[in-house]
Amino acid sequence: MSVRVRYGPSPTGEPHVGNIRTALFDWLLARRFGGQFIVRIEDTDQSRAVEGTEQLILDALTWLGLDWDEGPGIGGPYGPYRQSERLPMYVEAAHRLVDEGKAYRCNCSPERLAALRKSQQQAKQPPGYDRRCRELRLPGDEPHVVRLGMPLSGDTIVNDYLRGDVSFQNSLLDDHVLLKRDGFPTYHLASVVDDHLMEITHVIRGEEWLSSAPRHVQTYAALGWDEPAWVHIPIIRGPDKGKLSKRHGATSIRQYAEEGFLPEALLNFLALLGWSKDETTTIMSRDEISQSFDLDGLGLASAMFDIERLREMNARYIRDLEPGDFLRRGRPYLEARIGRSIDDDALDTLIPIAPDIQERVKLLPEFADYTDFFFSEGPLDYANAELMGRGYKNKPWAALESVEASLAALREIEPSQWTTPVLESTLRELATSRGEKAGAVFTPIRVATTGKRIAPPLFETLETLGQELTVERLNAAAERLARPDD
RNA sequence: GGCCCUAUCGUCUAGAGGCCUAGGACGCCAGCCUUUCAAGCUGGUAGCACGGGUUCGAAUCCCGUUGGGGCCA
Repeated sequence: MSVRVRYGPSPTGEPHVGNIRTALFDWLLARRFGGQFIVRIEDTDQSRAVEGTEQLILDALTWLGLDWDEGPGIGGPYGPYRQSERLPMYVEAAHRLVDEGKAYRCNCSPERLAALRKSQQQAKQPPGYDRRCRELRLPGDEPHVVRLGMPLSGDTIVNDYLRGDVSFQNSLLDDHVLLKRDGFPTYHLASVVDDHLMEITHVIRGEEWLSSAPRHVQTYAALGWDEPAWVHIPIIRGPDKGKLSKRHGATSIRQYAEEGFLPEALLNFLALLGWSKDETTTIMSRDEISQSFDLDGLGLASAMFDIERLREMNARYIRDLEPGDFLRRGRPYLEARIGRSIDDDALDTLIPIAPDIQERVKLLPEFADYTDFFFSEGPLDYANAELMGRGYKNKPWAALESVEASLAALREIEPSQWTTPVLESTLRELATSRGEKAGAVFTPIRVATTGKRIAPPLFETLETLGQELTVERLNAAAERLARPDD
């Protein structure tokens, strides 16, 4: 039997990392065993639906490279893939159960239910519907909900793929609603009907569903259908150990994209939250993961979302990028910084220095910090104190002398010799002959040419910048140092 | 509160009775390298929650306790 797994997001908000990690495991299982990954939009709760979020969810999947075989946009043989378009199937299932006496109509008012709950609370009784309508056989012409008639005694066994048999006492489970007053199904009914009709083989979902799993098992039994394999994966926790949620800050996939995380890094990180390949491997491409993924490698304890680890992994992925690829991913941030667009040719002048920048960038937006000075026009913005650095601290005259000496030496370099090795030997010899530390001489040059103390390696930077701009900026720096009032 | 799940370094984890004096990664600390910042290299820090069993032998199996989490309100 081939594997068929589904991801069933509700379009009620931004796609959440915990949620998308479930989608990832679905996708991985499907890819590993040559099965199908299905996306099914679970939009039966009209009141919670948020316009446009379905697209955000699909965008998040696409961004991470999780392609689906059946679902929105592409259809498939088991459609439709939006629950709001499958209403008749749920109604039919519910009616069949009513006809067979396995479910019943209930017209208890919300007020009565609320009062019931209150009295149960006061009496310290377990809350739940008291089955008042169970034997009433109410006709279908009055407003009503449909409830499943759960067994009154015994246990329901949920055979969880990871945990084995988990048993629940039936006496503690009430008759849950299958079909709501408005004719829409609850999650309990819709997911069961759809999973059956779509021939889903493995239901992978968060552990928070484990406690309602016996209801689903009973619903399958009532309908006379075979159960899928239940795979309840541990939830992801936030820094305070609780279930990861919005209040922990960034949980939306889109937010991570905007902050400059690479999709391949986030995917790698997420896969390792609850799963591991072996004793030592931590960096794996999407293909490597999908080729070795296995449900048996899943852990049972919930994992904390450690943003520091993600950052580190992101930095690692950035370093390993092809230079041209790196530049293109960083380009939007640079363009935003300098306020104009940069074409491919201009961008590619940075290819030689790109690896030096990759080593320093942890998050894509930082790309702008290491490159803006290559493209900025007009004077750079820095203080004279920075120009002097530690070597010439409070000694503008000494800094000026040094800059002028550097300027003279750099001017003499033949344009064809304007290369990193020549620049390095020239400036090092200059420092030696002046009897100064290399760092003292280099700092003013760095600040003068880049406008900052923290920049890519100096000689590579100068080579990329070119002789003309370098000389121009050093001249500007010399002028500033000569001004006594600053 | 009831039910359910779970428990190895601060974090993510390897470990399916002897290979464990518990391995890796991130973090942290120290050193090296060094033109800033990084990266890199070397070394170090730190853990089987506790108590009972089972067994010749337990991180690994069983029971309990405690801790953490989820669900229902």
